[in-house]
Amino acid sequence: MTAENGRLPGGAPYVRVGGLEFFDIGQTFDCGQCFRFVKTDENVYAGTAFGKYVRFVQDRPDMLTIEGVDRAEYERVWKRFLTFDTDWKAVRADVAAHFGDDGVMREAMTYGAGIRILRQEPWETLCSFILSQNNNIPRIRRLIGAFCERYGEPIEHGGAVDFAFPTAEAVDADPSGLETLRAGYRARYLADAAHKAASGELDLDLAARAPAHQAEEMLCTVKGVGPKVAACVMLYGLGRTEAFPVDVWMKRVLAEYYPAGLDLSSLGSFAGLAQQYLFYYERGKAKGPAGTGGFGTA
DNA sequence: GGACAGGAAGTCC
DNA sequence: GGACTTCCTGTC
Repeated sequence: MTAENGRLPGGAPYVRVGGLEFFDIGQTFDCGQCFRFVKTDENVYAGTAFGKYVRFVQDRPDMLTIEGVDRAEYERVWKRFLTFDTDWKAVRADVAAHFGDDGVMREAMTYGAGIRILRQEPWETLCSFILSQNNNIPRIRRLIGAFCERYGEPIEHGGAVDFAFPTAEAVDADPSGLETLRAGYRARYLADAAHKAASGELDLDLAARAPAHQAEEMLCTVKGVGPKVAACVMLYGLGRTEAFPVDVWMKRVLAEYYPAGLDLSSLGSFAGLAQQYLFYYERGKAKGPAGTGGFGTA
């Protein structure tokens, strides 16, 4: 993999990464793991993470340009976020090995070949998946947007304003503001999460290093966090790729394709990626004809 | 047109 | 196992 950097016409820094395999920006940002990046154009996604507004442009299947970011910041933050520090071919081989000649997984791995499991911020992931319960993706996005606008720091970019994801402290200092979000019963869950995170009662960095069952226990001390939300936080926010969230879609998949049962504890270190392939495959079929027009299978 | 049931990356009691 | 906030969709 290669990376070069420079300046855009307007003066903003960029980093251009080449030699990518198994990366499709559309599949990665629209597979339901991440709610704050919006598609602004074909193969272009923009949004705020780590307190920074950035734009991702995949102009070629093997190439991604990250705008608004210099080389040092890429190496420190975005490389890890995008999992460009990971040998994805080897990861996929591990998943394939755990599924043997399973035809469903083979199809799902082809269908969503460009999906990467992003490494997002733990606290943001916790709040996002608390809000996701019993909810649909467009509304989840809106709720998170309203949450950021209410509590987050404004981030200016090219004359427009986005908002950083709020800190737990900011929310805990004024939890009454949560009532304005129209998040329903989930508002008090967020308040509890903010209080526990701000007070140190919940230490997400510690959870990231703890054994899986302990991490799950720690996360489940937050009201509104059960096994499914905990697994999502572990998978998307704590870098625990072995976590396998089971939601209504996954129950559907398991019943439909694995009527004899699938031992979720035997799927290896990247079970969570297998879960994401199946999830994306099933969702895609529900939405209509397969094929995203993306770069995944390139 | 507008009412209404059903459902949405679940969890609580 | 029913209730839960809010919102959106499909149906009549």
